[in-house]
Amino acid sequence: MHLTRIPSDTVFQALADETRLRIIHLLVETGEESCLCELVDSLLEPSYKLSRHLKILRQAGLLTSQKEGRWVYHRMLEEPSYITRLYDVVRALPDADGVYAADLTRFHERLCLRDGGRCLVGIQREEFRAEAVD
Amino acid sequence: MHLTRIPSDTVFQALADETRLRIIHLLVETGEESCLCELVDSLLEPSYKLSRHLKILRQAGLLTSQKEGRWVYHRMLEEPSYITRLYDVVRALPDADGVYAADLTRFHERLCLRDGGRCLVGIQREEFRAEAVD
DNA sequence: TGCATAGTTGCACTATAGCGCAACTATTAT
DNA sequence: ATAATAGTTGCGCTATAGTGCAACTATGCA
Repeated sequence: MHLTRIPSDTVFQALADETRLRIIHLLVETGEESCLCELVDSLLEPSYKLSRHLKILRQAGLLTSQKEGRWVYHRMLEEPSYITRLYDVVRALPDADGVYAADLTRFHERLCLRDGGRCLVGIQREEFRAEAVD
Repeated sequence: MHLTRIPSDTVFQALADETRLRIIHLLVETGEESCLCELVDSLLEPSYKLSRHLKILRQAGLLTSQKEGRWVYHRMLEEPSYITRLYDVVRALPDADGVYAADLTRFHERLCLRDGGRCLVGIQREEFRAEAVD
């Protein structure tokens, strides 16, 4: 699948960030794929930030991204086997602050806006919308 | 056991380094405990470097260290459950360069020098011994 | 054709991680 | 006591990671 060999510590490096863990937790827990704007509305983080974190996850061989018109859908990969074991760890993580739970709640709400399983709207949260030029 | 709450990303941060992965791989694969000098002779890395990495693993809640005379024995912890799942990942990691295998070979050789299951000698490799002051 | 918008990325800044050196503590043996 | 040695750590250095801002590309719609 990927031609470049990925060092083992790179994989863990990819998980060694709270925002990336939130992304992974969300996608692993739901088994869903998600476009960037849905993630923005779920994690309440700006798109440029999430976009960069998604790139890191992709380069670490954890995530695949597919463009579909204006939207890009991201989903976790299921191979090789140490990756799926990694997801077992992620699912077993404590959620002391309830951050993961809150992300999930917002994500599920956001999924209701889909039409035919596809995201047809952009970022809903005002504070993360690109402000129109007057 | 540990009173301080450890953030999830700290745990992965602890694995996000090649040297620390080598330490963990060695201890997880063998189920052994090891003192610093044995690790130096197995990983061929200077003691100050390994000592610092061991501290990071300890602070991440992955490792426990017990002093016994002049020696300090380190072993991986088995709780909480996401930790043991993490070890499943470590065991499933590819060893493309054979680094883990080479570490294991040297470790097993080094274990032969133990007496009554305890390490009674210091660093064997010349290049990592503290040079005597003439 | 032109505008709105989903998403990406260059840049500058700051914070932190890992390193080697050398000095340090603690324990044992002579 | 004193020397040797197992192990730890402060310091200074360098490299890199994460961030916000703003500019950028690309796609679809009026």
